[in-house]
Amino acid sequence: MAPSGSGLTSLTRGLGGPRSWPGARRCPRALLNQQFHSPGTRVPATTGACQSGQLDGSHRPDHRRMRQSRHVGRTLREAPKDAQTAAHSLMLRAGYIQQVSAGVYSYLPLLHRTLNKIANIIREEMTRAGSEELLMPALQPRELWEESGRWERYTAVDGIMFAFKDRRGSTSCLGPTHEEVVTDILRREINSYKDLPKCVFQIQTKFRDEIRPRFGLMRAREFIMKDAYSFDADDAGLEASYEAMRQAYHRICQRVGYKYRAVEADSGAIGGSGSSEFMVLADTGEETVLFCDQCDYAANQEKGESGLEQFEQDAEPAAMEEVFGEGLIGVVPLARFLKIPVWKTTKTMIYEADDQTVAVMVRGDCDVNEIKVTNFLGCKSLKLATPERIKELTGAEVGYAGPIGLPVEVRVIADHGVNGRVNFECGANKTNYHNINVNFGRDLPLPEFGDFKLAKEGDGCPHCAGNLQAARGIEIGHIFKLGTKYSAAMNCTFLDSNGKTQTAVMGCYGIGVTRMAAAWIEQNHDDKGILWSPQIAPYQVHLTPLNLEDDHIRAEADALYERLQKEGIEVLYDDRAIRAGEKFGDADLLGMPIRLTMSKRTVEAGNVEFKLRTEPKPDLLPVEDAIARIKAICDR
RNA sequence: CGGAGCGUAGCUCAGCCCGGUAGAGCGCCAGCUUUGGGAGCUGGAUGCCGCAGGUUCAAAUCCUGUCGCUCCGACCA
Repeated sequence: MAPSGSGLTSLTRGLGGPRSWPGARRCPRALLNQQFHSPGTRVPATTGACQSGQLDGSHRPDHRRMRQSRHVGRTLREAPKDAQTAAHSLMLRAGYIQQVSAGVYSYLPLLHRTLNKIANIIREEMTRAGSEELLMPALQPRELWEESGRWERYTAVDGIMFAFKDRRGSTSCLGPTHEEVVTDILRREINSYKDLPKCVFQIQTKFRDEIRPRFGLMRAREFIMKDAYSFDADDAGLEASYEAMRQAYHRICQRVGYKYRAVEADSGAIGGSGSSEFMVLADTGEETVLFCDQCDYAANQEKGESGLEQFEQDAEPAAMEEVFGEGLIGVVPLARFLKIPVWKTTKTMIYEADDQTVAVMVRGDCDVNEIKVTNFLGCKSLKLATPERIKELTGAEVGYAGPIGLPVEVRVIADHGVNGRVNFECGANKTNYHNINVNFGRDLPLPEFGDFKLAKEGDGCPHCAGNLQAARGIEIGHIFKLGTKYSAAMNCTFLDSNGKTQTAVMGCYGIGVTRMAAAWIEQNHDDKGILWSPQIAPYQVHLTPLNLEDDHIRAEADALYERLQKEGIEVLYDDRAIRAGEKFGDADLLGMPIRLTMSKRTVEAGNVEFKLRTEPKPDLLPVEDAIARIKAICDR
């Protein structure tokens, strides 16, 4: 359940302000999301020490403070050139991360605090939802993965898993996920239906040998995630467990404060019967989210369904005709040349699916959704045929493939959208030629129909009369109904009330801790730096006194520093004797939600300057008032 | 996996074509001045020019190999 990649990557670059989502105001689900806050979900003002590389929740009062003169994580005025996105660049500039190798980062102290806070929110919500924390090994034996049948796929086929031999010659891997280990644990634990349900989670470092690590923590080879696994006696139990986790994920997203959406998703390599992704909305997101402008429907584009505009058809079939049109590749020029609407054209894409060749037809105004095709065929790999192979199969250059006259071994499947048309166009399998006035039944047999098109913005909603809108999203969480895929393969069974052996029904629930931090920054920054929310900021208050060469002011600042800690407020104290510009520049970059400034001016007036990171201007307040405001903000 | 680019000071980069004792800005150190949004002046430190071979009187520069990092990638039919 690592937030997995898709091929849909198109990034807008550069720094930008926080983005709002155009559809949010009108979307009932967005309102629901916002209203989901419940009382009693206060974030503890604590962070934990790190043990064995994991984020734990131990509470250390002395972790409420830091003098910046002693802090590790210097800021950089210029961004290292490798940074491609705002979050990556800002994390490097702010001294939150350092790259160790491709896709591998050290989490420096300030980020470590944020990761702990995110982990604690997750921990609390998992516990609230009835899940129990444990910790499984990152180092796992090959045998378990062979038992589930995933070894080959994860190593040789996809190569996503780090695997190696130890000194005795046995093969191990670094876990990208933990279905195997957890199923092994639970199959020793469960004997009876009375032992169910069970749900466990862990917060742990995971490893994926990404083809292309990118964007800092967004797509790293080593990262921290929370994964949970539920075991139930039957499908109804799974539904309940899944629903509890879904609610917990909503609470996590709301407590952190994201603008986000939960969407229907493809289950991908993990398998299973249903899944939802939690998407943080940001223009630089790698995923495309489709959502209805009238109802609650929302889906990842990978999974999304849609209706197409229907047009009036010709009354009578006309005679099929082969038309010469030189170099007409692309449906728009083709339609213009043939003087037909684009919806009458047909794209026929030739794929190699494992060892069979498949032609996929979609209406000319649509594209193929390769994930839908892969799922339909049940194949492991799906690749567009090479130009040479297309020539061999169709006898034509790329661009003129059509369903008529293909070799018999080519399996033809077609999106529903190509059906129901009278007198449509398709390629003639002859360079520079297209067939027009083609009709199913008469000119060619009916192909296998299915949903194979890529849903897109502007298409009709599959559930109501609304239209789909699109937004970019960062997948931070993905929850799955696994069913019995792993429990059956690994013999995780129990006796039901009739004494009959049954297989446990599983769900798995992942959320990326390090990615959540990156996604937050991607969604919440300006041209000066990060804008943390009080819930996950490394410190709630950044104390930035000026004129520290003045002993009186230093004493006042030290006193305020102590006072804030006594009040239970986390404070980063910039006790460095640097100039105002540098001090404020660093404060903006680091992004603590509240800045407190003392100087000659404020001390003489008995005030302190209180500034929210999100507001341009500060307020001058008596210290007591400032403390009250801080508490009000942080306790909210 | 395929293609391309880049490894020179802590950071950003110039120098490489056309071989001849290593450069700039920022940062760092010292002193003076300055002191509410990255200040000024003066002086100073800092480099296995990724690594290994080769060519040459001489290599950051040319050649070969290697390691690392980054970017791009199936004419959407």
